[in-house]
Amino acid sequence: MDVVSPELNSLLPDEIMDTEAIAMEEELPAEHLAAPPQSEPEPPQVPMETEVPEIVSLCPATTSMQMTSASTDAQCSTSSGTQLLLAPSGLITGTTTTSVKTTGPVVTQNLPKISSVTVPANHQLIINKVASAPAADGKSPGAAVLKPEGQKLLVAGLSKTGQPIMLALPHTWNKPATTQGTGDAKALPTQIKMVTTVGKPVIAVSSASQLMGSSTTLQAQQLKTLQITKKPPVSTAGPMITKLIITKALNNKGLSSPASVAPVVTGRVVTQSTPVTPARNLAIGETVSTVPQNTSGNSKVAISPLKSPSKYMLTTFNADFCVQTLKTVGGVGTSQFKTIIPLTTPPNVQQIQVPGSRFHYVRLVTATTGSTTAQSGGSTNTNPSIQPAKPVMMNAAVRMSVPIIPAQSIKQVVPKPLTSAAQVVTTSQTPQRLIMPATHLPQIQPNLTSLPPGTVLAPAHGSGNMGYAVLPAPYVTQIPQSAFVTLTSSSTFSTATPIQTQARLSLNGLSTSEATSRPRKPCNCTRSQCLKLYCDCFANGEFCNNCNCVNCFNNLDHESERLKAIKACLDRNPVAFKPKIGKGKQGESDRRHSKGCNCKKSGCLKNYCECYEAKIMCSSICKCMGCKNFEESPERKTLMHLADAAEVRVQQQTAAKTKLSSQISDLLTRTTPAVTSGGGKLPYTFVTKEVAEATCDCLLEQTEQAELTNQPQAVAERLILEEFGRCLRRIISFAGKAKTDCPINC
DNA sequence: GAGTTTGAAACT
DNA sequence: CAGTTTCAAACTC
Repeated sequence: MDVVSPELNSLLPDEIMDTEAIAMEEELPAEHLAAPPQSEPEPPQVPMETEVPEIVSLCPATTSMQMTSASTDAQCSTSSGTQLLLAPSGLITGTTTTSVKTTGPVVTQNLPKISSVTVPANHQLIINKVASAPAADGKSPGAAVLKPEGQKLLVAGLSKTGQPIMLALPHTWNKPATTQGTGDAKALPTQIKMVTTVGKPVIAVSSASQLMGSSTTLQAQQLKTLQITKKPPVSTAGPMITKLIITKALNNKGLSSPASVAPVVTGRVVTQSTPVTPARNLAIGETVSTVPQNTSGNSKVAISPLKSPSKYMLTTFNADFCVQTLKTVGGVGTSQFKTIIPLTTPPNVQQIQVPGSRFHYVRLVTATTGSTTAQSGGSTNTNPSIQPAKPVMMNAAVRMSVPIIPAQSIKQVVPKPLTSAAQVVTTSQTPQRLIMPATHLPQIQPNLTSLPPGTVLAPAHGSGNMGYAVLPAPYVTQIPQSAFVTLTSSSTFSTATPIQTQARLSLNGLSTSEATSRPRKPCNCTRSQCLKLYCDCFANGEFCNNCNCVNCFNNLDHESERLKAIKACLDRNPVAFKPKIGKGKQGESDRRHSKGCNCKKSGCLKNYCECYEAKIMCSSICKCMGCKNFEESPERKTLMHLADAAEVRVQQQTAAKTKLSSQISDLLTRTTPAVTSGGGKLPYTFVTKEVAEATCDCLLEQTEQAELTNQPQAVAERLILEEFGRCLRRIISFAGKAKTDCPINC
């Protein structure tokens, strides 16, 4: 039942990068990432990669027959029985949709195709759209329905537990701004939602004036629903709602309690109060749980509403750029989040950080010209102090996917539990990546997908539209506040202090101080100015912080140099900033070095070897000599055993220290009153060196006597212990006597 | 902590 | 692309 409806097909992003599948990423031409949707050709089909097969069906909005008819256009990979269905809401919810009929016939011919949908084991979901010439020209029926309006459907990916996260954009998302700004009746309230599953936060995006966060919980079957509600122009006869529901039946993997059944709750469909309102709001709904929780293993998406504890809203204004966020998870389940922010619209720029799922796409594709004001009308927003979110300018012309997050950066971004009232759009354990306007960053644009983790394309101060700064996520806070509008849940946040807000909350829930203070191995670069890949900080897309480097340029003060260095690195190696440890092919180890090592002397059993350092075995792509880093290597096994033993010892020592410290602390606590009240020395204070030596002498003497009398070992041990007991009693007795004789100052 | 070794990155 | 140099981390003493 692989069906792709024209509507849904046009909703789909042209490409969704799989950051862990390096090979596949490399196959995606960079220019497609930046090309405007309207003019660019359809992206080439990306080879399917199925590691955790799932079935994805994109179904037309009306009938099941349509789904069937379109099935040939969709190519879905499946192997694990997991299904992702894009189906009309009417099929699921019973809602009758008419938009398809009114906009044009739903046909399967000349429609954009979903070339492949891949949901590999790393929980990344890939949906590729095949180019369709007829659809591209916008003349075909199918294209006419969707393409002109630029409706987008973003498949953000899967959360750690496998829940797909979807973000859909309204048909009119990338409409010319003129219609928006002028209050064109065609402005359609559209609700876009990102939906996760059981207990997971759901991101809902809506263009309606009132936005509602939605949270979806799924049962053991884990239905995943993406619901897109579209309303036709009010001018037309009657409201017309088209709902697209993407349901996904997932295995229960990752669910500790399959029995727990939660109803699927989609975000409230909000109708636009004013048909002609120019405002276009993108709201990311309140999540069920805004705090990614590592302990539970459940990734969660927490998008906090800007100035509203219950809502997360983006208001699209003069669409001029596209914000797309993608979150992926590295080997350790981390990802990064990048944001591209236009320079010319500081007040209209918002940075989105999405925590939770394995990877996220938050793609705001719209091109509207009319300035609008955000309207947050959520029912939960009862705080009068809450102000509307700042507008976000989006441009459908930007079609980029930025792979996210190398595992290395995980260390800096760790989710921090947040209260439901303080929902923050953050990445879970991931740095940030950003997306910039496709046409405004020619130097870097082709390599967007290779930007270092945590890179943020931010407006360069004092420059025009062309200015962008590539910043590591942790340093977003360095950007002047005017450049950002941070999406936070705190109603107390004012738009005037976005940076502070981000400083407190953006780093996966960690405050800046927490994030920056997080232990990270400092570099010691002396000659590279930390602008070459020799520098681990630079290679990881991070600014140097608390490093020991000399003449460091890897900071915001030298952003221009840093940008040049990044570009130089990318010129040399387009994937220079991608994680070196990626997923291997099927049948191979889950993790392997993307390039392989080249060791000659270390036998690949020292940390010189990148494979060994990453705790993975060398693979066939390695060019090492005398490699001993393979499965059956006795040397490797020995090393592993030694390492394990050492680790055990360390753990034991740590535990012993902890226990001892606890005991000492407890003892002091219990004995302190005696000291303070009695003023005398505690018994153990009498165990001086002399006393200890005397005790040892006594024990040795006892040992010698036992040996002389040929006592069995057990008896000897008992005698020694008894002697030790006598010694202790004498010490205690003496201590007590001393306290009695000299209760004060003894 | 200083010096050496190592292999990736950078350069030619 | 191969060889060489540079670089910083890993390692040794």
